[in-house]
Amino acid sequence: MAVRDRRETVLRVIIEEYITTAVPVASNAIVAKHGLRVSPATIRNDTAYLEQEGYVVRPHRSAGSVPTDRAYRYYVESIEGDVELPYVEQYLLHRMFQDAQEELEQWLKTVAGFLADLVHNLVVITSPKAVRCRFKHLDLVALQDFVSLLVVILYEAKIRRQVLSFNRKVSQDELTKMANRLTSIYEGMTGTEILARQEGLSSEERQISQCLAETIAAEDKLEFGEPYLEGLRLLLSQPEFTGGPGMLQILELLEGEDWLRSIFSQEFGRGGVRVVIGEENPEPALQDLSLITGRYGVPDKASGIVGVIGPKRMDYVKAISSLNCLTALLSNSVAEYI
Amino acid sequence: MAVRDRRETVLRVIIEEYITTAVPVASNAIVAKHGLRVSPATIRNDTAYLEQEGYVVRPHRSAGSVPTDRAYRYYVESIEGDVELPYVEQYLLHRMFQDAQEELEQWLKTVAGFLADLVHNLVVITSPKAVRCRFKHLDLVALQDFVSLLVVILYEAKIRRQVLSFNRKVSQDELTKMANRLTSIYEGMTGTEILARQEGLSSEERQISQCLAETIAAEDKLEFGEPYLEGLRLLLSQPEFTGGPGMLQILELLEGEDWLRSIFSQEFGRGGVRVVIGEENPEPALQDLSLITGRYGVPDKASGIVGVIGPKRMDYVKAISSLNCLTALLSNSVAEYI
DNA sequence: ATTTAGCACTCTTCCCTTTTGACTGCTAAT
DNA sequence: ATTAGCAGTCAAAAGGGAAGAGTGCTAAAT
Repeated sequence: MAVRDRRETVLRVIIEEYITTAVPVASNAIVAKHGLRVSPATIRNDTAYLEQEGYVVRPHRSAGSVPTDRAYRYYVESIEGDVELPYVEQYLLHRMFQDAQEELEQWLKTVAGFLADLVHNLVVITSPKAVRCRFKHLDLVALQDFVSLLVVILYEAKIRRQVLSFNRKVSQDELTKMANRLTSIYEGMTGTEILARQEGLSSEERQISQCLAETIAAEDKLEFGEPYLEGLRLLLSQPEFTGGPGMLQILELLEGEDWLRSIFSQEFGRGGVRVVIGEENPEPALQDLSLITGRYGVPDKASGIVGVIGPKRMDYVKAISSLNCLTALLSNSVAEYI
Repeated sequence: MAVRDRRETVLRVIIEEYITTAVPVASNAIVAKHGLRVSPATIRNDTAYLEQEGYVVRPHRSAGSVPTDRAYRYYVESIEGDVELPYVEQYLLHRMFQDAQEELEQWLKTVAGFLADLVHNLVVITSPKAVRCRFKHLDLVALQDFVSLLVVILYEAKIRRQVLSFNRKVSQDELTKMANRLTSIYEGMTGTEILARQEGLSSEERQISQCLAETIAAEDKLEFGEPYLEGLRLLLSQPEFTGGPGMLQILELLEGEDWLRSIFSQEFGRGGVRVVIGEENPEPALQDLSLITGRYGVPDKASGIVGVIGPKRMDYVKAISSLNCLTALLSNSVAEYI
């Protein structure tokens, strides 16, 4: 075997071994593990080279090798493309999609929990969000004399509600009439289209359509759908978190204002899965972690995000392959819905 | 001062000192802190007595005192009744309630976060839930030829949605008519009342009202509203959690199936605030913690729960007084809404 | 009957040293 | 290019005071 090849093998073994054990990998462990027909001394020469090239570091002068960000990056690039989820797990995921999808929220939570157990890490899924919301239906319900509830139904069965105060007492009858009228006028329109189509409306109707447009605009402005988070316990029970301050950093991030943005700040590539390793991430609290994100949905229509958050030492193969499989399945579901 | 009185004072000082420092309390610290005109030796006699009575334990033979569950229980009983939140904080809370309450969910989250920061612990608030939901309004929106979305609006502006499949193609016009008809028939009714009032309905209408009743029944069956959880980072950054397995226990509990029930399993007393200390709690994962819960709302109408979860060593005075204040304010809000 | 001073005793914590075992780095031979 | 062998390095574990904090007990004082 050529030296170059063996060195790559050694690096791969180091990475995979470290991923499963979380312990610096010794040269004889490498020989024992992969059954290479060379002596540990040879491996040591190789790891020395790998260290020089920045693929591994060691905690101290006489310790085994631990992979650097660069090594993980190399590893991820090398596996990308030819990763497939084991059949059993593919099957389970498919099964999951055949089962009732009654309540989207509950369903996404379940999926997130399942994935979290699969990859043994924290999983975030955001509900699908339309790029440009279109109005489908509205409804007005009298709450008190001057106050009523505006219920807006958007395509994809998304519901928003808003309380409206009128200047005069408006009966439920009147409200129903206005709701029907406005629904028939605006059905299928976007927020801006609604604003552009105001002629011939009564003062109250104008107020309603104003509020409607605002609601839709607010919805459009959101970058993400509702996030569902599962598997925090799995992430935080990883050995790298016991004792250190890293855990609190994560908790603080997760309870912070818009953590979704700081996590998913990176642009997405093609349709595929993105991997952000350690310090590649601009967010300091995440620089000891890796992030694997995929987008599902129909491009330029509606989409959501699925992300796995784990230590840099994570099972990239499993995470990437599950995400590939899951985003495909979710995309199908969304496509059907639209 | 009588001996009995002094011993109570000593116990109180031990508890309060331990609450703030999390360190076993030494006899001379007690003298220094409270300025009692006796020597440490006297205090030692007192703590020996308290230990015998089961109010304090010590980590080892020559360590200071730490309060037992029993001590905390005594302490809580002794303060109950005459705790008032400092004016500044009362003011802040009141302010919070004057500010816009646009979106209930967002609002409760904010309140929970505020309270969490106040008591430096984990806070759970559940949204108010009616004991017996009453129907207010429904709406039907065509999704596909045979499929439509049933939107149910309950009193308290609560919205539920459900997908319905008919046996034939139903137009939006028809749907609207049915929605109006059913709304006018059922407005104000409970689930069982709706089921009892089926005569004169078309087959589709019966199907809808069936589904409506189920939705309401499902809502009635829920024990709690939607939970909002804030301050996990505050709880887990308490010194008792660094390193130990306690943290993971909590995370597991919180990600478990129906943790709300296991937390709030205890019956509530009068309208007041309940305190469950350590092993008083049947749930093993919570036996190192204390739980302070209050119910807000209008009895037999609609109510929700506010809970503070912290180490046994927590600021009971602040927690109880904030909860008293908060539940009163929330109850007012709910009363207005009904 | 309480309270107190004094002192011996206990136990943790901190720091230092030693030992052990796991690995590597290097060198010289293959 | 590879390997055996061995010296060197380092972390983690184990041991051993020494210091410090704090109590328990006893005998005397109030």
